Amino acid sequence: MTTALEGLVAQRTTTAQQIADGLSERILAGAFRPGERLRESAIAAELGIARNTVREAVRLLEHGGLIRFQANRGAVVISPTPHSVDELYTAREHLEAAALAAPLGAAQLASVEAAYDNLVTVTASLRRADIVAADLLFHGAIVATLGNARLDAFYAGLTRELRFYLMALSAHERENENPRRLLGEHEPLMDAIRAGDAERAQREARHHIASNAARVQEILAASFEG
Amino acid sequence: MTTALEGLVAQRTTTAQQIADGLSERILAGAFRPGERLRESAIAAELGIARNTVREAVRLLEHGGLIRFQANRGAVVISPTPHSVDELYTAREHLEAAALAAPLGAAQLASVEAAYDNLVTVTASLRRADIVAADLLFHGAIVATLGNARLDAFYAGLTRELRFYLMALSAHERENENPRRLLGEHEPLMDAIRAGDAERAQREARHHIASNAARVQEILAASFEG
DNA sequence: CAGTGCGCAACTGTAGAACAGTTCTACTGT
DNA sequence: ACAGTAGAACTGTTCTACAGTTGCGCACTG
Repeated sequence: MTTALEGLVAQRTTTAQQIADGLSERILAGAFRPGERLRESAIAAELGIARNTVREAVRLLEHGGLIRFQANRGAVVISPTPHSVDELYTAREHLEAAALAAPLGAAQLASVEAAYDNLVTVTASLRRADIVAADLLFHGAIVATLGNARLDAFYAGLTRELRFYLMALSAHERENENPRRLLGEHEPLMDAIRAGDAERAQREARHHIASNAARVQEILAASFEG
Repeated sequence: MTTALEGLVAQRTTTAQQIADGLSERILAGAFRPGERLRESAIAAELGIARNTVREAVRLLEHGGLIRFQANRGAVVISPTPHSVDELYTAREHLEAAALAAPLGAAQLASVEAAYDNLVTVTASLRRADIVAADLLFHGAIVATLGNARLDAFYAGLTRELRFYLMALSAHERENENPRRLLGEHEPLMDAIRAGDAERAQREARHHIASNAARVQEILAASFEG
């Protein structure tokens, strides 16, 4: 049992995969707007690679959920609709409630607590992108207590999509998001989790998520006017 | 509101997608064994299409979960491991328990009941593939009561994968599966659901799924000897 | 004979060019 | 305002080519 080779791995990643990852980052960073098309030839030319490879990369991306394909129109960046936002949030609600169905064990509590601490810290930074990420990470930590990689991956997909929507919509947000308010929303939930009160934790989680959903729906509706 | 055009849609599907669907079917039908490689050139030649297109089709397939990619080895049909089977079943457990967290409404109950009836009918057919499908469909109906398309899609992915494993392992199964036993396992669950006893339904579901998982693990373990 | 190195065949990963069919856009005539 | 249309811009798909990897058998070696 040699641990001497620990962590040693060959490069082992195809160009298409690298392009896919890169594009994913750009999209999340806002380089592409919702509904925008990803033109293969343009990307291929700009990156100096074959169109075939770009095509493959984009297929990989599709799997990540940030884009979808339309026949003869190629890859299109997803855009939020009332319905899709609703589904995202209710799916989250169910998963998190499932994770909170029973009081957390010590190790689980510790990891959730760590994510919460991180959220508290980051909130002070006032950088919206970071705060959103930390927020979603905290919720991800709750789901992770289920200890199931497939559920984690699924949930991660939901939050990635949601994160994109939130960033895209942030331009339309009127009032300046109050960090104190964000924490105020998470505190009761964290309290209930700490207290080992499963029922209350579930209620808090559901309420927190639902009220967030409502707020996002409002912003979304508003973004079609201004 | 003209209903005269109801159901009329143009072909609107790319060849890659068709190939992907076709391959998916073949895999589920057992035309490819777990661990088998999907060789692009062979498929392309056999179907009279370009290798690029096959490649794209296979990328689409990957998304469906029945195959995964290994660098420089291309597409490989997934194969069950104790760990992957465990994750599949516990993920199912969490989702179904979530769906049964509250008593079902009338409409929801009706659809679950319909799926149960179908299962009862199909069981009489003694055709293993059909029974497995109906079984998983019944459980899918339970999850569907959550009314969330994303959760449904995720759950469908789990069951598709599971269905493939079950069919692949069925060759190794010694005892002849007793249909009566299968129904005997679902009955208490259906009873609890009908009774509107959420807690009991959750317990039954968890127990049913867990005991199934254990049985599959045994078969899996046994399949490495014989 | 276990083990190493070599070579060959079979594939995958990527490139590049080409073309038919579709969508988009701007222009046309009415 | 509006149907029609021509052309540009792309996508979907095919074909050809080639470098890099993997799998495998075979000879070679200590």
